[in-house]
Amino acid sequence: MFIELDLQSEVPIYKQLADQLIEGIASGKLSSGQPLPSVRTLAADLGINLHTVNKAYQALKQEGFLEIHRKQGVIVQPGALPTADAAFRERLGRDLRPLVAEAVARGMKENELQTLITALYGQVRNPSSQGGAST
Amino acid sequence: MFIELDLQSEVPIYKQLADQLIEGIASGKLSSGQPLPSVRTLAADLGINLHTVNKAYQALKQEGFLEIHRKQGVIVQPGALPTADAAFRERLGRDLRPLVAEAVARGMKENELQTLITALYGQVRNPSSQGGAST
DNA sequence: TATCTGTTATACTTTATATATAACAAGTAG
DNA sequence: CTACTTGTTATATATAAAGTATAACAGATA
Repeated sequence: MFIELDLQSEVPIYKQLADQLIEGIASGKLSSGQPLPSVRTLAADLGINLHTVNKAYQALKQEGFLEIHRKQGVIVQPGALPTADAAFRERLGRDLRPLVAEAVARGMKENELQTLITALYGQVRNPSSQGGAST
Repeated sequence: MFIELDLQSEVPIYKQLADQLIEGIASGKLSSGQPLPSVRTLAADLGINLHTVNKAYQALKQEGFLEIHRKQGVIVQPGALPTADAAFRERLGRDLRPLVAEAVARGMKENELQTLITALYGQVRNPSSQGGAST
């Protein structure tokens, strides 16, 4: 897998994992219906506990990004992905707010923020344009 | 004060407090050099422990948003506020990334995100335009 | 000399995070 | 049917973060 964990980070492991899986879906590296490693396999692969993997899987299942079946294991949502509904936008706003506030307090202009968002949006959609040419 | 805490929130109290103080600075509700309540006063006011208030104050002092003197207590940075330097932008990018990623995964268009950022930017700078007319 | 300030120290509780084992139930492949 | 792998559940433990409760200290001030 393409997962890279920083065990020294203040960000919980299960959240790092969930974040990178979502980013995989956003970028297309993980396609609809694609099977993911079993909790035991991925745990061994990453050198962490299977419960930590399971916690990330469960969170993404709860959000609708994953489906979990008995023997087939875990697969990326084969149907319609979760949408940016009102509930999500509310949560997104709550999460973004303190970040925007500090940026404002530090004198960042609105267009600087927009530029950063644009850059991140691009990085997430096309991870290949990370350090190489934009081919 | 204008602080409102949600004790049931999953967001730590000290972070809610720090966030709202920063937002106060960003909006101008807290002006340069303005004194803040003592840790004991604010703690009693909010119904929380003085150490929780102190933790928020210390974090903002560490960032450069507050100055703390012996008897005068805590005041909003009277000199130059912290800037949006490289270190901050790096941290901001790291914090924004998973939020942008999920928005992308949920099919949000880039301009929808930009619109949300614009709205938050406005709310933070002018909290009065919250539920009333844009006068 | 009191009083108020931030600060430090100690102790305790609760919750979140992460790991370690073990076992169970449901599919699937032999 | 048997064996294996799957997610799932349960129990236990360890560590850290968050929050509270008290107490005491040192500096500045009225």
